[in-house]
Amino acid sequence: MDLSDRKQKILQAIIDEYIGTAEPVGSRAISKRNELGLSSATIRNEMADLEDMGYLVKPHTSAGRIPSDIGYRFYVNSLMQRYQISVEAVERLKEELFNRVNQLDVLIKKAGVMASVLTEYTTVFTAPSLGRSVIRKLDIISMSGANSLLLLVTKAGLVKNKMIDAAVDDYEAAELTAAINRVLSGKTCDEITESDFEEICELALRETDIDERKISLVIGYVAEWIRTLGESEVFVNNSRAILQYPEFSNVGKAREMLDFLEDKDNLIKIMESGHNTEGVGIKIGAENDFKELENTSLVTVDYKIGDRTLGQIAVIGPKRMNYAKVIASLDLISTQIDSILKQFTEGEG
Amino acid sequence: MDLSDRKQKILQAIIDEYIGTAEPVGSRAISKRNELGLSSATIRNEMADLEDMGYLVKPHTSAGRIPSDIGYRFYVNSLMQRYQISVEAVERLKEELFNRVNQLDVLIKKAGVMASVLTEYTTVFTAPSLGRSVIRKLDIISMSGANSLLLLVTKAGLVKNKMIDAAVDDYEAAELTAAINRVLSGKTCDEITESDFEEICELALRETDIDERKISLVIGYVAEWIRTLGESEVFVNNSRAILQYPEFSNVGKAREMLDFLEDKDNLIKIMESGHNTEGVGIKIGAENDFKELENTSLVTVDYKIGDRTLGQIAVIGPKRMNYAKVIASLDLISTQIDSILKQFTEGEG
DNA sequence: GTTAGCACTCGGATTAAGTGAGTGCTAACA
DNA sequence: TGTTAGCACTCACTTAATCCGAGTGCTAAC
Repeated sequence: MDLSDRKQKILQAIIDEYIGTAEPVGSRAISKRNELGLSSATIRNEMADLEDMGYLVKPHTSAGRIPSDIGYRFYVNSLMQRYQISVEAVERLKEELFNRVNQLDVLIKKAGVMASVLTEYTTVFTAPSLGRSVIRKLDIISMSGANSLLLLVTKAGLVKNKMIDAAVDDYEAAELTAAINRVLSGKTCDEITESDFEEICELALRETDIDERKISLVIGYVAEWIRTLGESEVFVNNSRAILQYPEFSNVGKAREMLDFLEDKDNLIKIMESGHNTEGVGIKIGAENDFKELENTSLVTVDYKIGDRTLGQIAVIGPKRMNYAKVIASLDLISTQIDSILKQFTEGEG
Repeated sequence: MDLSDRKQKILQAIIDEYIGTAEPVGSRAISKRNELGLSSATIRNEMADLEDMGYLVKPHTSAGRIPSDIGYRFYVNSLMQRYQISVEAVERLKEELFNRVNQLDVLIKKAGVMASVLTEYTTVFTAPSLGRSVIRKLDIISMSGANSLLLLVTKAGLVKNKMIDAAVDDYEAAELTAAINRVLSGKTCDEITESDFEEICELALRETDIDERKISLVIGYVAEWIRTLGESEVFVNNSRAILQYPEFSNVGKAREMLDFLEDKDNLIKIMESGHNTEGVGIKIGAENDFKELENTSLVTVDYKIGDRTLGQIAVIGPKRMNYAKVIASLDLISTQIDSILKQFTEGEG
């Protein structure tokens, strides 16, 4: 099961080569690199061994070899060199993320875009989960007219709003806002229960002279809204990147993949499946739960506030992706988000 | 220049056929339809005439004919049959648009999606222009912490928010909100000038006891924000639809097109160029200002509130698109938006 | 253990021939 | 005079045959 040092070097050379060219690599190409000082015949023998052991695969008899999923896995776990992201790229990322971004959803959206810019692959990210976000403030805002506006701000700086079909005047808005915040402020959406809303209604009924029907109408809207806010949202960036790679050079395959990426339910499942890993998670080819992804690899990272996970950012690319670069990029982005959020929330009570 | 009745019928038959099959159509195919009772030889003669007149084009000697841009133009202007959208589709659209949508941006987004669902083509739409929207209310909301939230609601139901790096307490928020609304409420963003903000500052300074520096800080943020809000935003739906059509069966072409659709500046220009038309505007092939669109057609429609244009919805598809259906769909959607917005704003003062 | 040499494999490119949809023209017909 | 049948011709596309070369596995010599 163990690989000799030489076999490892050869495997690494093959994978490095294949990642660059997307062509099956032959013994001669490796020999010519002259890093190992071995003839093609020797390499050929070693390659045959590596194939027997399952690390390499031949597309057909007279082609070179390409890495198997197991080969990639070994590469990722043991062989891969650390990738150093250029100072300029880091600077650009910092500037992009820090620059006047003080709303969490905007920050994450930018982070998702930057991930696809850095890696040149398709990225998927989930919007910050409201279920796990702590409510800072929930306002009802009176509009002159037949409706009013609900406004929710979380501690991490996420802002959501919703127009409702209920007219409230300034007094009612202020009183209801106060009642709501006395009960909900500091809770996460997941923690809020039916009885919280009952409590709000009682509070409003007892301490204000707002019409009971109006209270229950408005609080009903709030309750319904909070429920829907818990639902996950996913976004895809740069999905057309897959057209760049020879793996998808036929339109049919490409379209299948794009269709797959369009289906939010799939994406949510993917993101959930990537979630149970520490730091950067990698799924190679058939390791993915979806058949549609059997020719791609998925690299995911969580973003969190403190130790509360808010969502994930993922990169989807061909199995022969530049793992080192992708991992370094996601790592960088997640630490940046972390430090921004820390700074962003520490002023708060 | 005039086309005989028979020539028109033949041209129509050719275009109808070509729209369906995407294959050059030959004289025999038209003859076999048996609508005209003419032999293929006769049709052949007429087709030769139509080619001389510029309505048809031959890809090569021994292929059938395809319509030229001029041919399509004549078809669209004079030949095309009215398309009747199915009752179910209309119902679905109404339900989708009316159902609990009371924010303009959400409504337009849904309309854009529905346009691509109905037509099965790529759609582009501009977000409602804030520059031309009348401000209903601009609120400053106090957050417990180092920042506060700006909230803008337009008469048509567009909601925008922005976190700013300035702490205000409830008193300051209420007073500043009042001052701002006394000056800005009822104006469109385009109408607001520098002196409006000066007026707000004076007002706040004279009638409240808020610190002068804080007033100018906050109002400065508001001014800056309002300026940026004037910028156009465009969105693309279902861009992968282009992969469906044989015109883009090679990945290179498809990618070029997708890249083009990704560039928001292009899209803004496209939408602007489509704008100066009444009702539904159609640009066929080379009629478009962009070389990238020379093999596509663009159908645009404005959506407006009263007589104030807020933005556009456009369909981009192959030149052999089903014009009748696309036009009918956009027409339907724009009238629906119109009636919703009418109903939506008529309650207001 | 390493390597040179060689027969063998097989996908991809190249070429050649065949196919068929379509055209344009001509001559006959109503 | 308009319509049509007939026929030679064109040309993209398909299929088959051939060639080419990168790559392999195996063997024998170093």
